[in-house]
Amino acid sequence: MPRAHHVEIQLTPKKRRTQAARTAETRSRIIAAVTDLIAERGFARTTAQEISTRAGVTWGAVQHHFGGKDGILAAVLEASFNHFADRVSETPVAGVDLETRVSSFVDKAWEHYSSRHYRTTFEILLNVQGRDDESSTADPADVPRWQGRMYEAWNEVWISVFPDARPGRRREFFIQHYTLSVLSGLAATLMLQGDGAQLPSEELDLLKRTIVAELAPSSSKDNRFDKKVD
Amino acid sequence: MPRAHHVEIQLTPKKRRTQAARTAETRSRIIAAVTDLIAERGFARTTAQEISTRAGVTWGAVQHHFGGKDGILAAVLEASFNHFADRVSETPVAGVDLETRVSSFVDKAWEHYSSRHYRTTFEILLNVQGRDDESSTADPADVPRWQGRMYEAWNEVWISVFPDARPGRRREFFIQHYTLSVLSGLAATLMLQGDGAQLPSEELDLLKRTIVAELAPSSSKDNRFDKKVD
DNA sequence: ACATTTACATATTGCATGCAATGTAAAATG
DNA sequence: CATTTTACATTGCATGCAATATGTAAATGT
Repeated sequence: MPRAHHVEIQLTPKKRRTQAARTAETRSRIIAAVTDLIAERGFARTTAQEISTRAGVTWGAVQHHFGGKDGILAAVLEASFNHFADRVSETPVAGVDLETRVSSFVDKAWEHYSSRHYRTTFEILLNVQGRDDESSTADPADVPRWQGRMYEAWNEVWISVFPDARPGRRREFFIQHYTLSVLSGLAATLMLQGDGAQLPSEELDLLKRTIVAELAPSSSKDNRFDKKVD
Repeated sequence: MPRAHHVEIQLTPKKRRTQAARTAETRSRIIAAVTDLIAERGFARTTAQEISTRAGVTWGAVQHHFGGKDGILAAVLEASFNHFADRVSETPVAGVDLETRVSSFVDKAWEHYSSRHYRTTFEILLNVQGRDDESSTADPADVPRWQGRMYEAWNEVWISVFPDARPGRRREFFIQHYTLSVLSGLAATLMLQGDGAQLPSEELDLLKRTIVAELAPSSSKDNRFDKKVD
């Protein structure tokens, strides 16, 4: 069963739609096409030709909506950022003990990091970064700015999910950075493993135990994420 | 002060050298040039032109030695693999307690993961991977094979460094995979942060504590990597 | 010293690519 | 319904790129 996103080709004329509806649908299809293509075939093979084919539109439509490749990349980064923010903000907080919140948060974050949204973001930032010493034209993805934004989003969600676990700003940043690094690392191995990769549930459980131990040292001894030695 | 690797331009004719010496030097320069270029400017901007300029040879020389781009990439992966194996095999083992060995091993591994060797390897594998559905010409980097090799190397070194910590094959693989993921993740954030990124010593310390706790659960309570809460 | 082999340099070719310019279709407005 | 605006399609151009073909320089063998 093919995994590639298929564009439904309608053989009958579409019923009349508003321009806003047309615009929204076309932009959405183009963004989805780019996200899928980069995740599946890599940044370099995501050509204008491939984008047009996958999105089911011509390059003129892409140009009209986004101006060009850089404009699409910026839009894709924005969409991916929203995907991340949407995922992690789904973490239930009220009346939930620390361990459960940590577990839920890590699971939600992993939904993003294991998705093609993350991979696409990572490839875009990696490829755009190498341009630093080139022309001064507007950067579609100011890498430091995106990372700052990502850290801010992490911090905001973290504080809302763990308002009762505040070991201090510096230490919180460290724990967040560690968490982000583990998730990125698992995502990196997933990228290279491709199809057939298993959910790294043991690794995620170890991460959860680690986070709980760092946030609440006294409660970590009796941790429900503990793994029985086989 | 520029960080780019500079090729020394000799204005006087070199003294006579053997062909083997000439071959070794040229190949070495080309491999170093590609490693540096990919790490600094990204895979896509590492063109034949850039490689020739950086290595101080012409494309004809590159072709003669490597056949083409794919040949260079395969050679660069090999060199990077050796860099990794060299680093981690420097871990002192005899008469060293577990915690010290863990610390040394992680530090040595980080020397590789924080290096341009790792970044170059990662970019090559990421870019080559997207070709899977293209022509059937010989793959310069069979990604699954490289990963299998990497896991084998990890396991060999791991067993030699931790012969007294054998919780079982499955669990060892899990701990190795977690370790590799954390290092990859720290490397991924380093890639995007670029210059000015600090050594993530706290994250590496937490990783060390985690490994010790997983390898020797009973000794982890009095762990010298413990961080005082600020 | 000369012939052969290997290392390297140079010029050219064919292809892929993003984007600009221009034209057409669909929706909105008067 | 006519005009205007916006969405989209088509064509062509300029550039960058890897690789090929061929020639020259350096090292080796006889």
